[in-house]
Amino acid sequence: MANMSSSVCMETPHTHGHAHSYTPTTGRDFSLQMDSCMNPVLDYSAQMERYRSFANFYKNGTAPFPQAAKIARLATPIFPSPMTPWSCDNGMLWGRKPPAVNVNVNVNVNGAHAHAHAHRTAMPRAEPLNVHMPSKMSADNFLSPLSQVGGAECMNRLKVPPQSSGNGGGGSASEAERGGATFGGFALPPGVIVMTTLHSGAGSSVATMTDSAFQIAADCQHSSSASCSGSNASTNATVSANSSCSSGAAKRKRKRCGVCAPCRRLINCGVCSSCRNRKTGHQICKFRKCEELKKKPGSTVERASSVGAADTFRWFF
DNA sequence: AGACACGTTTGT
DNA sequence: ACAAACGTGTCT
Repeated sequence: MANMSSSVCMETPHTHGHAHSYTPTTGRDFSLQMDSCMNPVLDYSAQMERYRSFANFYKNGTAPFPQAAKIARLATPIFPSPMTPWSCDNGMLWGRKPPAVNVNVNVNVNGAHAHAHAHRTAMPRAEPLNVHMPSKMSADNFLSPLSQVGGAECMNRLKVPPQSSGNGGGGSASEAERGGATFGGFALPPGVIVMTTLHSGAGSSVATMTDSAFQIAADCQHSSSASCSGSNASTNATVSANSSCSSGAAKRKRKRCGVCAPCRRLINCGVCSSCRNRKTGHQICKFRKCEELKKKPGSTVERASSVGAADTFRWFF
């Protein structure tokens, strides 16, 4: 798989006359990825400054990472897998580089290399960028439309209504431009791997982690935004207006979380029992069944005790 | 426990 | 009105 990834983008000698020696080590090779694949994203260095402070803040925290168990639990493949791996273009990063590498970025963006990728400078900040992960994270999924829409869609879905975001009312104007997508009042820092690999197979915990990350982010939003005041919880179907608000409307239908891997699938498999019995079964495709809805309505403990924003970010650094 | 069928809710 | 899909009861 690593070969696959790199062949597409990473190791391909640049048309402008040099070849990067790519070594498949996450983080270290990031500058190369950035340089070769996604070069300038809007005023990258400025963004990096902003997010580096984020990173430092959370990196210096001492609390243990709270979601490791959840990651492990969720890291099970949906498709057992005679699926052929997708090319790596279903991985998206909002790229964050290690500090040492940022220098390179700046040089590349502003310096000699800038011209080579000038056509990409207008890329929207939140646009999915095809950065090829050295690890095995290809999706063993047979659907890929999300490689185009998934990330953005998830981001949009997770946006908090203007009035409830911490930005001060109406501040939703151009969050993407200012620093990428937002997760309920806090900006999504670069370095967050927003994969739309619908689902990756065993060993690609990154994808699963992302799912959880989204979930956690949603949790954070949920807990930070007006608690179940009604409008917030219901306007956007994403953060399921369930459980925590369920005191009164316990019988209400729950909604798909919209961020788990099954939810991010767009197409029915057509072969599962639910698909085959659609007429009588009235059930969503098994591979699209929301992970949250699979649980018993009252069993979402981790939801109730949502982690704080700080811990959430600790995921990503 | 999973598959299935059906009633019901929800969104368009 | 209609389609999608959640909730639940029943069956295996």
